[in-house]
Amino acid sequence: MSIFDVLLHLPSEMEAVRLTTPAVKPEQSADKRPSKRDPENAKRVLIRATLDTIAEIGITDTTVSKIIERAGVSRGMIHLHFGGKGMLLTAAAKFVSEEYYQEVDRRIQQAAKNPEAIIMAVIHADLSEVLMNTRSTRIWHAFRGIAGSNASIAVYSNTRDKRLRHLIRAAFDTLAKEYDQDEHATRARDATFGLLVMLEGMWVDYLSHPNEFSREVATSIVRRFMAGIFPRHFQEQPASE
Amino acid sequence: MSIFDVLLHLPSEMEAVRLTTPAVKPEQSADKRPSKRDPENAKRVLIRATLDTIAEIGITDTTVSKIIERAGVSRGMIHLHFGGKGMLLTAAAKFVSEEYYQEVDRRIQQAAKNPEAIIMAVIHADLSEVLMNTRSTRIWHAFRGIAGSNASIAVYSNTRDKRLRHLIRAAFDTLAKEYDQDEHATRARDATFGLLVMLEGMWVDYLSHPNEFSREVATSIVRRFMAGIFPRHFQEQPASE
DNA sequence: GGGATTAATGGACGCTCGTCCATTAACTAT
DNA sequence: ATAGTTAATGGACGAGCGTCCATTAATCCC
Repeated sequence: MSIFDVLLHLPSEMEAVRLTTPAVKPEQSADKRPSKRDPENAKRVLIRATLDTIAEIGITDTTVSKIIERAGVSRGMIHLHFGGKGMLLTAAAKFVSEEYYQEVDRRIQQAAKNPEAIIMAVIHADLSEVLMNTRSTRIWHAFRGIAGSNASIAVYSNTRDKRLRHLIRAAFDTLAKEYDQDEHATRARDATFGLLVMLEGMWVDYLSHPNEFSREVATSIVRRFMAGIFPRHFQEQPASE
Repeated sequence: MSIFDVLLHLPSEMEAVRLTTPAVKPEQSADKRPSKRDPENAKRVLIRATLDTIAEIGITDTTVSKIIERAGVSRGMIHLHFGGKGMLLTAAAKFVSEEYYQEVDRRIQQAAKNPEAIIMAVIHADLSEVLMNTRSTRIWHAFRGIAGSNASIAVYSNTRDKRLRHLIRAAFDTLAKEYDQDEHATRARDATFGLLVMLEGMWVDYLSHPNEFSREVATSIVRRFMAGIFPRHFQEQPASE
């Protein structure tokens, strides 16, 4: 990325591709534990190594050996702390699921109770670098893929969907009341389904072409879709930022 | 599915889940070959067995042993005809890619040259049972997943996207000329991106909840999105059908 | 400080992976 | 018929898989 790109404020999709996490220190914060034995930290390290490995080489090639090598722990740790590879994967799926709607919740709370602001908060969260990046799109894609033959992972992949759906639906329901009563239910339902599907599609698109993806364009298209259903809301932002 | 469902003509999303293909006879059609040695047929059988296995147990558990067992051929066949497991997977990815836009092309040709009809043909094709079903959504999802670390498979996953994009873009460009000239490019670009993303999202949604998915609702939402961008086209269909 | 408890190690285990090739079977051409 | 060619077989191979546990190390409690 040249200095010109910075000055011109280009789409700037040349974010460095991070597949690994920056390696946080043990930091047992509250109660001091500068110990060599720290089961909680060991679990975190293993989950992170698992996710990094999936993002980097794909779930098919993610083996116990690769995980422990990256985590820098011994072979027995997975069996000791999780009971086996399968349960480690499940724990990792749970982790990313919680991580996801933790960030969404955080953004929503800043949106007060205004339904339109809530919807936009969800969209901005979902399309943000924090949630939608090479690492996490690959991880989510992988987990969704094995969810079909792994019930315990399906739980976490579905939980995210369901929570998001209810959240959005509630906001659209409130909004729909300000419009034609006849179409009330249909309007809210269509908006919910359409928005969710669009966001899901955005993730797939990002996964396939991360360098060509523009968060600004994505946001404006989603907004345009919603403006079609709720003409008195979600109008295009002025050109500035 | 009860007799009432038939009579009432319900959404009928209770299609039997077919993960395997119905096993077509060798049928060397043109030139008679009722032979025990038939390399072309052997390849087809192996590709089909590969895809069926991926759809049924996931790509992670798709091994050479599982494939040859399903195909009913001997261990050496994969190496003999494809050179290895990796190249068999690539051939399978190519196969589904061609199968996809073969069906899309077929539908488009019935749409004459009317751009609106072309768009609707693509949508109907993409959302049809022929293309969007449990088997193929799982297969596409799997291939997209490994495309990140397998360049030769990425080719076929990207080819579909690119072809579809150009097809849709051309139709929308034509349509956009009938509207405000200033917004011409933006309108066509937004419609293209939005439609593609929606269709991709629909596949993910179908993959995750095949039994709750309604093709009718999906179609109407996509139409609604497009009507928002092209107000003089894509208006809601009358309630019939 | 010493015994009990719990975390962590790392190698051995049986098993399955994908590859490869000597062998056999089927078909073709002479 | 026979020799030559090509398709198909199936077992052997080494590598790598995930699991498990006897052993060692760290920490806690009295």
